[in-house]
Amino acid sequence: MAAGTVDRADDPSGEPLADPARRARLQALLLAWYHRTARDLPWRGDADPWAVLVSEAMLQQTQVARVVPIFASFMARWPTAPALAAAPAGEVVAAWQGLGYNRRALRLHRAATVITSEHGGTVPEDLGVLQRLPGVGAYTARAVAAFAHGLAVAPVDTNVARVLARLHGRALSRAAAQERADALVPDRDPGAWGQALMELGARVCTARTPRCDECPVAPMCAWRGQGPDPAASSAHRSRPQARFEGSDRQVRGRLVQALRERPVPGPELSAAAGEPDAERVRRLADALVAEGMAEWDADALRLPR
DNA sequence: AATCCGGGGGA
DNA sequence: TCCCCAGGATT
Repeated sequence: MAAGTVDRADDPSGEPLADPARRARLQALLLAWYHRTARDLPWRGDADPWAVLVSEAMLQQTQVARVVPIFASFMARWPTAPALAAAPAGEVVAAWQGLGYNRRALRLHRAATVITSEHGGTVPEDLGVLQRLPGVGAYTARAVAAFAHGLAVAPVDTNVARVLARLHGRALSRAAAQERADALVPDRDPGAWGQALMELGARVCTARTPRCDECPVAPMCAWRGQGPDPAASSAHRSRPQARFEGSDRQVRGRLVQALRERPVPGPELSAAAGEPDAERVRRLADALVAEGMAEWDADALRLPR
């Protein structure tokens, strides 16, 4: 080592993991912890690309515990993209019950249609092609590429962004987080690495009450729970939402839930949605129709065929 | 950059 | 109650 070379461990530039040796140590520590303690989730391991895509669509803004049982029944019913593409969109929306964000069901159905008609029924490997699928953004495209196809890319979700900000001890923009994540991807089993980072964020390096005393990579962490949380001012953090009680989202949700059970005649929509303002219900019903979430059948609203 | 989109669980 | 959740699309 040349005289005067800075010790990257104390590099004030904010790149504490730029040193290859430190990077390798971080990878070794985290992967060892992951292989020792990982939850056995149905889409991990040798899951096929379609299963990975389905799981990632379901996991968008939705906790693992809620996805697991629905994922199982969904995959049993539609084991391939062509199988899902052949189903009526309304049945997919019905099967989405319990997950929320029902538009994801429509988008997944549309993605299955594209995969079937344009990609021979096989989930694409190319990042750009993946990201062009409905409902597939920067995160999901990389998740599928890494987890299903073994590509050396780094999916950055809310967990990974938080972990990286804390490891580096500084707030990270969206682009900066992706850059740091890319720089850390190991050549061997990049999928496991991505899973390990998310697992750490989900179980140890949590948003609210991080368990730094149990963290396998605490020795490599610039933050360690001391002082202001660098993740708090980073991109990817959850945004405050409008109040749900009384919102359009709530009424929409009730409307779609009612349609899962049966078509609802127009005059009964208000009662079915538990919303006395009939004009409001009509507006929301029309919006559902406009985006393909429902259809008018004579005088009744129903899920699309 | 802000909003919209669901709904449930944890602190 | 408030906050968070393996985000993406639209405006």
